Amino acid sequence: MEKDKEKAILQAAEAEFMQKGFGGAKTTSIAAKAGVTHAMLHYYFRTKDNLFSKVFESKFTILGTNFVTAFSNHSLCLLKRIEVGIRLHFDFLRDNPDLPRFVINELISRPERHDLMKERLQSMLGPIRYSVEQDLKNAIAKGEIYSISLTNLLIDIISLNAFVFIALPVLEPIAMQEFEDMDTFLLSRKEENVCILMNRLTPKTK
Amino acid sequence: MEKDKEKAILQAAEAEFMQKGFGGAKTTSIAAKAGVTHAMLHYYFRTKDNLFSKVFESKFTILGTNFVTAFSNHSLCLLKRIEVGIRLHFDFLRDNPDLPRFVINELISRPERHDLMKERLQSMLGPIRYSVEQDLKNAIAKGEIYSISLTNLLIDIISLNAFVFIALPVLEPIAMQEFEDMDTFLLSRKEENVCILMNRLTPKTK
DNA sequence: ATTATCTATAGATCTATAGATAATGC
DNA sequence: ATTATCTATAGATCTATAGATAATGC
Repeated sequence: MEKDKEKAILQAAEAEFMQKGFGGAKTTSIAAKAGVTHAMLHYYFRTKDNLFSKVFESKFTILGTNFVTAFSNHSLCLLKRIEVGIRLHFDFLRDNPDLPRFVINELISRPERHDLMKERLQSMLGPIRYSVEQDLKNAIAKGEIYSISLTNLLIDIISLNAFVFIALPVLEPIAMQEFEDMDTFLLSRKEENVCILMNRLTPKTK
Repeated sequence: MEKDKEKAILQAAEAEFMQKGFGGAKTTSIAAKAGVTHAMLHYYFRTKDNLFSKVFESKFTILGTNFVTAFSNHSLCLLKRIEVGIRLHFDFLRDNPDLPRFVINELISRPERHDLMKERLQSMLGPIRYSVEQDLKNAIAKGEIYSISLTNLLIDIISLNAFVFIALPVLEPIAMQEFEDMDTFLLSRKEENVCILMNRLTPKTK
């Protein structure tokens, strides 16, 4: 009758896998959370691994495509594009705070997926990589941007934006000594990340 | 006869827990890796949880104290102390690349430990926090350092230094498009982290 | 006497499937 | 006829302990 049991299972699986990872998640618990018999889960998805794959691929793609689109506002100059991109990316992570930890952890604990994800990543980053690389080189040549490699620029951004959310529970006691609540802390982090990168990229001899 | 079976178990547990986390690690597999009967593990440590605690507390302390000492070279001015600290901290993480991921993940997946770790963290950071905070305020007042809160400064450093190692397998395909091997890539990251923070802290109007 | 070690197994948990029954679409 | 759903259970795995035996320190 209800074809949306499949969807219920998938949503429950999403929550359970994101929270506990592949190993920590239990199909029994997912079924219970979805309000269906345990056997139903296997009827629709055959194996735990299969169900996990569905969830993981989806999350991986969401994370990747959001990153690419955040920095794809081509009406702006590179520096401004980076500034806007950092803010968009940060806001996205604020709304999906355990996405990066989930993707990184599961990718690491399941090396058999490495090659597949490497391909996916290439096909997401590849198309924009060349054009951004050109823009970056031009801006550096013109003296608008201080010398930096594209790889290091990307990792600077991802490190600063993602780490806060990966380690949020650990950082909380440190942050709460200085900030009133999480919201103001995160707002401050966003501005800090913009600030630190703009200072990195804007040459002092200006 | 051999009292060092206890040590063998602990070392095997360390490797297994670091690699797979609490849930993924199996006491049977730890015992096998240590070359002892499975029953021996319980004889010495009673429970898996107990064994895990020993490993975790040790790792958490190592990570924390190294961070504090890296930035405690009091013969230097604050700016130079930060520069040296970033390098020391980065090198330490290079030698212990899965320490931060382990600590963060296990801390998050075991909330019952939160309060205890919060205390530990306070007692490690507490003593130096006040004096650094004063140094920072003074340097800012003198115009030697551009305005920044201590919390944001700490998180900038930790984000940039730790994230690379947390996500190393994921970053590899991105990095290898531009760098010859991991060693040169990591060397470049260390310099980038020093560079980006020095630029953040050194005012332009100088 | 106490401490260390081994074998064997209880008890819990979890994935997956078999096999029966109910619902649905032609 | 095919698809969806349920109950029951097989089979694998894992933690923990019981109980017997060997080694060690007085």
